[in-house]
Amino acid sequence: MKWTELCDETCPVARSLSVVGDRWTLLILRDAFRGVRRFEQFQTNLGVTRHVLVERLRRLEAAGVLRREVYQERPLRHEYRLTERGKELSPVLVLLGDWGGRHLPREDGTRLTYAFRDTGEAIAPALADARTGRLVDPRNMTARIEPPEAPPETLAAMPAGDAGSA
Amino acid sequence: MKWTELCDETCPVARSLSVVGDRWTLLILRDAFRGVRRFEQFQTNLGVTRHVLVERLRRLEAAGVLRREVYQERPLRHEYRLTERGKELSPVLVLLGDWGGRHLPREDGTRLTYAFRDTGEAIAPALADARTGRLVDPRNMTARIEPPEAPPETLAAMPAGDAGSA
DNA sequence: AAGCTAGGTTCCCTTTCGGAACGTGTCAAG
DNA sequence: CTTGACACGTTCCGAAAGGGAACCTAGCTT
Repeated sequence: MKWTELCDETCPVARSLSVVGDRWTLLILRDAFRGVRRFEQFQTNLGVTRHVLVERLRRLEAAGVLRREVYQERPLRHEYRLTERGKELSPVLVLLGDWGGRHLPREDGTRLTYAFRDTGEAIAPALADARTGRLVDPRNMTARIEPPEAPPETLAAMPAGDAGSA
Repeated sequence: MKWTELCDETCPVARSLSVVGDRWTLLILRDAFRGVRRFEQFQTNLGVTRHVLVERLRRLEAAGVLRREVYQERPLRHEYRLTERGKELSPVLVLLGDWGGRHLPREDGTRLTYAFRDTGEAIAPALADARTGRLVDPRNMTARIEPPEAPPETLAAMPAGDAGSA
């Protein structure tokens, strides 16, 4: 299987990985969430080679995850900003970081913690259902493939909630 | 920066990616969550080449994400099972799949949905705090690097560590 | 002019990957 | 007793991707 064929896969995980599933892309996004926007800064922070960085930024732009925006006219310069679609990847990075923090500790013991900005309360990241707020135990979860936007009576009794518009 | 140096990074996202941050590893884990355990089945499902698959399985085993277990003695055979540590990656894959499902739809319109096993209620995956169950809006979240978790006495007795600057 | 900055390009060489064949230990069939 | 099948690798080769470093472009500064 060629890597580029993943975008046609039935599994949405595979399709996601066709965009973010390489060595550098998620690190680029991590930096983007930290506020990095400029080419040079990505390059310096990550230590990725320049042509790889160009290629990844182009791919993320093509996927609608980043947007290229002019920030200076006279020598024409662009910066890369997260789109809404890109920002929605934030929870993935948070959970990934949390996992790494718990299972791959640093030698020196420093660790990254998350907290609510408003209350300062520490966050223990977990998966939940957006509508009910109920926490999701993976063992109590099923996944299944559904046909195109058919109104399946099995689940259609739900109120039309805003599914993840952020 | 060499890829293998990532495991020393301050950022736990980078450390996680030193384990799962390549093209095939997350797909292997996705299959593992679906119940795949045998080499041949991973290989057939994914279409990954055999030596790459061997290398990834070894890495995941070394990282404590998969465990190699004998399932047959006479021609000695092993299978690969998720450890607890591995199972804790499940939320990452769920969120990643959800993102892909929402933003990278298939041509034919089929989509993957999640539901609670007990109630059958659909799940809209989101990030929440495990302790309070409160949903986390990424904009209302801060991250910061903390010194080693240590009893206050020990902490006071130690020379002030630096909080790595990335 | 020379140098600086920011964002790429180009070149070369090494590593990794994809594809396919081969190896190993055991059983079952012919 | 040979052949084939099965499951899990291993080996080999050519192609692709990646790392490292120099170079290019456009405008501004000294």
